[in-house]
Amino acid sequence: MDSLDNISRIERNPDMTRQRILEAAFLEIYRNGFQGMRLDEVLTATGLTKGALYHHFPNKRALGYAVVDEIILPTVEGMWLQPLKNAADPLQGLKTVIEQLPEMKPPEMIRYGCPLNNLAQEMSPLDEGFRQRLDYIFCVWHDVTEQALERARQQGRIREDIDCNETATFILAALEGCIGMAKNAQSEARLVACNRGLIDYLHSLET
Amino acid sequence: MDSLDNISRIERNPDMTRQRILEAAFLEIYRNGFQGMRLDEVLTATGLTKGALYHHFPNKRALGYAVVDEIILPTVEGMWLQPLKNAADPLQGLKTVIEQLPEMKPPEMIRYGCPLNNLAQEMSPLDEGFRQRLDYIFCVWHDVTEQALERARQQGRIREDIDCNETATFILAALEGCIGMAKNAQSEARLVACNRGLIDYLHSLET
DNA sequence: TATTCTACAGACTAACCGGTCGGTTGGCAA
DNA sequence: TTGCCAACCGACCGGTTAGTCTGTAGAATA
Repeated sequence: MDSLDNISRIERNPDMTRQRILEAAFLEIYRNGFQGMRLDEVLTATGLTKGALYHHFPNKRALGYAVVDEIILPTVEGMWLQPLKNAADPLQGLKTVIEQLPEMKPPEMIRYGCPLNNLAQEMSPLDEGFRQRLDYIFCVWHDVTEQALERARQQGRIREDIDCNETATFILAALEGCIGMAKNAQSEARLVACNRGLIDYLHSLET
Repeated sequence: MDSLDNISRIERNPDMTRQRILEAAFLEIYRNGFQGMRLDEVLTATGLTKGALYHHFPNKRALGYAVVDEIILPTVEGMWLQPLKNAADPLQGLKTVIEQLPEMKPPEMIRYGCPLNNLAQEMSPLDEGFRQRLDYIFCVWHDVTEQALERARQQGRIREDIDCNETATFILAALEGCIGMAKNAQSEARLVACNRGLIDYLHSLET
């Protein structure tokens, strides 16, 4: 029969239902914060009901955790980690990924900022479960950046005296800071200007 | 009579009542965000009632605006702007004010981050009134930093080719980013490490 | 002293929101 | 065909919360 075709059907596909809930919840969290997310909004966005949501997730917090684990983490890996890991020239890879920042999802990024950092700033002081999950993502991101810097050092592209660990931390902090400044100003020009400062900093690391 | 002594009395001093509400609201916003602030918590913290609050402020949003204008702005001016304006050596002044960051209010700063940036990140996309007020503070802060950089350049302390405007923007962004990283990690060591990166960046500006 | 207004007190309300629970439906196994 | 269970529906509930309204005490004013 057409049982395999059912993947494309909307009805009675629990995995897809769960995924739709996750994606709608992610958008709501991205726009309003976790505390500002309303489950009713998630439901109207998906066309589902309370029963469906609470069948897949025990409560609001668990839904938030799942958004971090199953939406935000893979997104960060796809947008940041994979490009950096694969780059033959890691220093150039860093610059490229930073320079491309204003171009991807421009309106959303300027208006709502970085989903990872938004959630971290909101929830880290309030909920240890969120904090650990988000900190884990930052740690992974940090380690990949640090390794890129170390490879650049081995290639003789950056100075010997650079502490790759601390530098990677600072790069992430500055990057999130730039996005935050642009978000508060609601200005893409601000993001571009701020990013130039970060690129200049990367130049100052070179030999 | 003792009419002048009434300033020290708690009862029937509307200015002091208003100020107490503002300070309690600031703390609640600082810890839970504006959306997370509960008016009842503000009232129990002050020992007042709904009548007092709604006598001084028309609604929750107006209270939030007043916190920005009358608490956060003066605090930023006292902690950042005055020290920078007065510094005979503006470059050293910048470094000093950054290095002292981990030492002031250490537990609160690590746990809850920067009140100005917290509120900006939460409310800028959601409420234009908040955004404008918070952006104004960032602009003032930026201008003072830019002027400090320009004085440093006139003194020949930093390179001629530096764009003081963009550099000031980046310094603020990086600084807020550092505080955010420390907050997410809940780690003072992270703040110190991140700040070192910022100080190193300032060194890279010198001649 | 009488009057009036400011500065509160505190009970109340309407709406919202996370979560529950009994019921229904569709698909699959026996 | 029947029985069963995961998947989902949607009405309902209880607690919470911003905001309202009536009342009152104290200070200023006349």
